[in-house]
Amino acid sequence: MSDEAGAALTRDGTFSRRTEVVIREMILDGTIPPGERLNEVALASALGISRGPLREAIQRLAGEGLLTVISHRGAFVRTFEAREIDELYDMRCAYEMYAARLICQRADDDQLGELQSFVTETGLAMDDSNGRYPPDRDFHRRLLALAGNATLERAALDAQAQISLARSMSAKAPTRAKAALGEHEAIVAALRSRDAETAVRLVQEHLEHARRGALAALGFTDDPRKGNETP
Amino acid sequence: MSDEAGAALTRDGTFSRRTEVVIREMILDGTIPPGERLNEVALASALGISRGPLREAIQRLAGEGLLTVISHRGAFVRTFEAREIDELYDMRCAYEMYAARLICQRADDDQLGELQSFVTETGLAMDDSNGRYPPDRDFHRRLLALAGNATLERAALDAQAQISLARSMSAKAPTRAKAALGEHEAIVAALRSRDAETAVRLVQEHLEHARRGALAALGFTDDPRKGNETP
DNA sequence: CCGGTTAGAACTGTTGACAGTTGACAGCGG
DNA sequence: CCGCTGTCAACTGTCAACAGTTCTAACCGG
Repeated sequence: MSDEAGAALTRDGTFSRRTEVVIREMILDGTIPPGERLNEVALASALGISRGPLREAIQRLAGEGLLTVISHRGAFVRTFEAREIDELYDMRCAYEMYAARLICQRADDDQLGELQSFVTETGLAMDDSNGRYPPDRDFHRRLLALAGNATLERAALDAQAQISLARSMSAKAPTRAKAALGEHEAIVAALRSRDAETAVRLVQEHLEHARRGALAALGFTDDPRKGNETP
Repeated sequence: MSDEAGAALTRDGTFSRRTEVVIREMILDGTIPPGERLNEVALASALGISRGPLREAIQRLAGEGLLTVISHRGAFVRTFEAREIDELYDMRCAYEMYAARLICQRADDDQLGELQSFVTETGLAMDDSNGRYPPDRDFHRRLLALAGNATLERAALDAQAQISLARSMSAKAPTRAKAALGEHEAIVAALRSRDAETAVRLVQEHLEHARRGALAALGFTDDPRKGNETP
């Protein structure tokens, strides 16, 4: 039983880096749910390594905002308060609004055409599977890629991952599908006409809707800017 | 000689965290210049600890963008290409432009009054010391603090630190002092009149000037968006 | 029955040693 | 003189064990 999960890290590279990838996936998959502690000896032996490389991976994942490390108590899959989720949506706004500006300046028409195609295709697919809209995440990923700034892209994807983790604290399905799709189309239209100010405004509004949806789905009913909830 | 630098970490907390703070300061102080490798055994013994906690600190600092870790070759104080510096200024733009929006919505008049006071005071101090304008960094720090978003603030300060490290690769003094001061005043004026769009535009222009100044001071003469330089 | 106390178990923080890789340099062949 | 190769030292990656802290729960007094 010592290589049950260990089989996942039989590739090349250092144990530490492979472990980082494996644990990140376990967190985002929900294999290790938010709030759960990572038992170092148990996890290390499950992965077939020792605690040294495991701890280094933990440090990196903590820096990414996926783990919370408390001295002498361990590493926990991160949980989020309403305030923190709100702040993460601010981050996404900052990133993607600026990305929209960059795209209007830099992206060529072909790239924007591909983005357009992606949106229309996912729209058609959505009509089939009726309801669910998982491609939302992909749309934002593609959007960020078009900005041509790798640093910005990585930071934004990190924020996206944290929000994804936060949403996994609730099982509620949001299904803002149809509305989101329409907003995506509007954003692409603004980008293609190189109307930066409109694109920025539309991105902001879109993420504002997503923010409200996420906070509602997580049971954070009201303004997270002052009080905490769930009494 | 085993506790020369070790005296710096005689406080409480874990070795790993204290080491992280010490090394961060050594990097930003210029004690360890960009490009230099951190010899683990030498640094550990200089700090009076073993390699384990040191390596954990290194992982965190790498996540902050202050170190570059290469497998089997070591951890190096990060160096920056023109492209990366350009991307970091994009990050600052994204952060501070959005911060300006938040401030217009959230900050109260007292806070903005204090920011105004800070700018006028530093302006007077600058007339004395004639030329240098170190409070630029502090202005941006205060600005970010007023946005009321701790996550955004930390991310922006990280980007600021990376830019500071990048600038330490060159000894050239920029001294955009007078112009920067004027731009700060204009930004504060826009914030106080709650004119978000103007504030955002002024922040962008201010950082665009800073970007050009930084790239020029580092000898990156032209557009970093395509070619690399220093042949 | 309940709160506080106190051993003991479990776990994290740290260490020193071992193993595998990288980089440098001397020696050799051309 | 130059390039290649093989050896060796230095260093990073990893491990297993020790030390100190936190959590658990049994125990005791009220």
